[in-house]
Amino acid sequence: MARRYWLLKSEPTVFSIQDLAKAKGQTTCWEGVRNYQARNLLRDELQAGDGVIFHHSNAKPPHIAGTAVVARAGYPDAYAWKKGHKYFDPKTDKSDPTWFMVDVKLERIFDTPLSLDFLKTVPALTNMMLLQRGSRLSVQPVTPKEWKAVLRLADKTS
DNA sequence: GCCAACGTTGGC
DNA sequence: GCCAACGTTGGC
Repeated sequence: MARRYWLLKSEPTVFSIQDLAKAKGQTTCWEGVRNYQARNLLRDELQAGDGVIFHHSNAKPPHIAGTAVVARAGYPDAYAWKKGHKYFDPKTDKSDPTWFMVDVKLERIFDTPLSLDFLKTVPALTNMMLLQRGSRLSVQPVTPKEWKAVLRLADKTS
């Protein structure tokens, strides 16, 4: 299957792309997704080798910070069973996991982050899910066209 | 800090 | 199964 592309959101105060750069093997598990739509993508769609756009949400300004690659496809999010943990979910059983995560590996930190305001001015990205009003999904599909456009912008502005 | 959007919960 | 209340996300 052709390589696919995704966008993952993270609040930089919680986990930033710089944190990813410092992580062991520049790889981390993407735990804590507790939304069914996003879960479905993590569980069923993201494959090792897929491209990831790393978005910093709740930043000033919010921006795309760089890219990563899916290092491991969906597997159960063990934090759901850690009692007292922020991501603990009493309703899910180990025999039938509700929540999934993937591993991502750093690919590139953009020299110049691409702010949302800037991205909104780019014609090729008009339909990008990230830029739609009320788009809260924390795991989003990205088209090859959008992926190329984002990389082109990153090269142009650096 | 505000609040629109939207997901989840729970009473009925 | 409806829907009001409530909680969360995340841009502004």
